Amino acid sequence: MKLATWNVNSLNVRLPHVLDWIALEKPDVLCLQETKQEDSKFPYDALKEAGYNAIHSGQKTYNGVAILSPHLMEDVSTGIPGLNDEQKRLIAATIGDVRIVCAYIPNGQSVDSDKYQYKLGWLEALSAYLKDELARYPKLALLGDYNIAPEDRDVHDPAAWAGQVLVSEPEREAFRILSALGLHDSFRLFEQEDSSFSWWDYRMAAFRRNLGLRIDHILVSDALKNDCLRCWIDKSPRKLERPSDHTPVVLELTCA
DNA sequence: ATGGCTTATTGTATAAGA
Repeated sequence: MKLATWNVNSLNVRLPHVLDWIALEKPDVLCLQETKQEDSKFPYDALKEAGYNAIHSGQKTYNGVAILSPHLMEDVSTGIPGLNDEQKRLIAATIGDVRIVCAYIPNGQSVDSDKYQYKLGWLEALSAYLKDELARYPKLALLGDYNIAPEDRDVHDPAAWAGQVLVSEPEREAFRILSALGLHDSFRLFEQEDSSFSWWDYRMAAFRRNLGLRIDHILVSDALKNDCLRCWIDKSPRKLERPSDHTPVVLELTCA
């Protein structure tokens, strides 16, 4: 089983990249973030022609999450139960016996912003929700754009980023609380190259200079941990014309 | 040198991303 996550920064713009990528990689599950379109504009037909079913929770201009799979998706839910949130940031479905949760965690803008408080509250609600989900679905994967670089090795210049949004201690603590639920950062289950990142700023020739952050993650529950075979960041879509600023993270598992 | 780019919007500048 191959799972992937990709913040596409507008599916309207990036649909050709997504279609090419699924044709090449044939993932069993692809979670998308920042589709930035209403459900009525979502390209269900083009994906169906490519052999993929899709579920989407979107809105105009901002946010929007989707799960693509050639397999049957059951028990679809959107949003975090009990969290009053206008923003379309979470969608979940069961594929086989695996619960797939696709999340676009808020960016937070800056640590002195109201959006930062919203981010921390959202992460708290996410943890509470996942604690319940894990009790119901032992095999669970949380894929998405976390907007958190968990450790200094996930940051190109830790000194320059120290204390800033995406790396601040309360955000990293929220990430550790997710880990404490028994959700493992699958990328770190394996040996990886130094300076492995999933996002690079559009400015400053950041991709060419590898000035990036690792903020897109695939966390897996205890019951899936031993099934993990390989996890990697696929930088190839970041090299295309008009790329997303994020690139896919991919996890291969033994389970069907 | 605190910007640089990209996206969407009833836009010709602004907001947001990270």
